[in-house]
Amino acid sequence: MYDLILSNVAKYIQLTDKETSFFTSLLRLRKIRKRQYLLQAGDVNQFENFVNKGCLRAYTVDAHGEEHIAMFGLEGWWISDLYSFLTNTPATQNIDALEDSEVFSIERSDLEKLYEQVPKFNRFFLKLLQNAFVAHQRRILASMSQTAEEQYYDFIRKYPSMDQRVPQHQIASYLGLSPETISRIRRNQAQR
Amino acid sequence: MYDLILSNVAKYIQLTDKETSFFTSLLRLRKIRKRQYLLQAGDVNQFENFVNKGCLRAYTVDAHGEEHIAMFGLEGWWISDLYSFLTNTPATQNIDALEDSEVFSIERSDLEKLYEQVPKFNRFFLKLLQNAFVAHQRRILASMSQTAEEQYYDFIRKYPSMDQRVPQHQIASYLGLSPETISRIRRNQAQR
DNA sequence: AAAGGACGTTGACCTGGATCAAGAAATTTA
DNA sequence: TAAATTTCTTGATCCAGGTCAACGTCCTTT
Repeated sequence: MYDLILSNVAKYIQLTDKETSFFTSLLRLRKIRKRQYLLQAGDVNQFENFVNKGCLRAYTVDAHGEEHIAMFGLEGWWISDLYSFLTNTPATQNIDALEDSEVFSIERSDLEKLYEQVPKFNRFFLKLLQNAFVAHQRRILASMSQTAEEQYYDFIRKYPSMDQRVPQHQIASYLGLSPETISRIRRNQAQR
Repeated sequence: MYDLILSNVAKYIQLTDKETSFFTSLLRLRKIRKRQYLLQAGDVNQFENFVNKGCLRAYTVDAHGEEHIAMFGLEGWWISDLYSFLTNTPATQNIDALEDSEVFSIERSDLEKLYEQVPKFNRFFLKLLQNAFVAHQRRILASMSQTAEEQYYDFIRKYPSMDQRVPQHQIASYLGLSPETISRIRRNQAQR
């Protein structure tokens, strides 16, 4: 049951058996049906969530009612509205499931206990965040220097499975492109 | 001399006198003249740098020779090519000074010593990174949902001093806009 | 199996911001 | 203070990708 999350943790820190069972005791398994919200904008994000199964997305809705995907969460990834979580303020992002999914959630106060009792978890979340930070910086630079086509192919090269699993217009929304543009990119590629 | 950096650290963690002096013993002050490189793409980024004075920028050069600014570093900010620093691989970013500047640098191996001897520094750098991550996520969502004009005014509202200190085309490069566009935005505002 | 949503495609058209080019103004350097 | 360089402005033109609208197909749900 805890295989995936424990191997995720083990990438960066080693836990004793006791630490492991303390950690898992803080986890709450939640099943999220397709289209169901894990978090709604306006609510405070109380959890760090590890995707154990399925696929979710975190997105904002802009002034014109358009959705923009901040991040996807596939199994093995962590997903939350970090700002809301850290500052205990209402979330600006929504998180919902693109497939029937399972997440392990840790509550804020429990995470603080974890940091206290097993300080190496500071290092673990630091590592996670370093990766996420670098990925986001690349995403910014990519959007400034690449065409729509380059961005799309880089995306499916980087996350080949996403292409099968999520509707094309969700990928468009992640990349900041219109669904029609993705469709035309694929048409052009096909005819080569 | 260490006022600014110590108050930066004190935002998130409390240090004893001993810890403080250990920390400062790891810092190396470097003076960087305007236009001088702190890091060149291709070299490995060996330092975390705290800007004590002045202003720097981290930028990439894309396939067409265009520069794109990943981040600015004003006094009180940390700046580095984090991916290069963490993985000990050649940097993709250049960092240079937009004004005569001073930075405190910590070498990678010294930072690891610091983490070991004063573990709360894990928490400190975690906090820094959390802020940076949130800022970057917002920057991505802003670039997807806002017009050039909105992005520009949000930028100068957020960093009013930058507008005075750095050439307009550097701000354009940060926002992913052309210098001409910024110029026209300002002209339109002026005539109102 | 029918009906109603999602989802993807295509064409026609539009537009925000890029690009190009030239010059003016400001700043730096000699 | 003159020359060189960098920065900013302006106009003309272009184009990548957005928008709008219509339709086809697939997938759910009943």
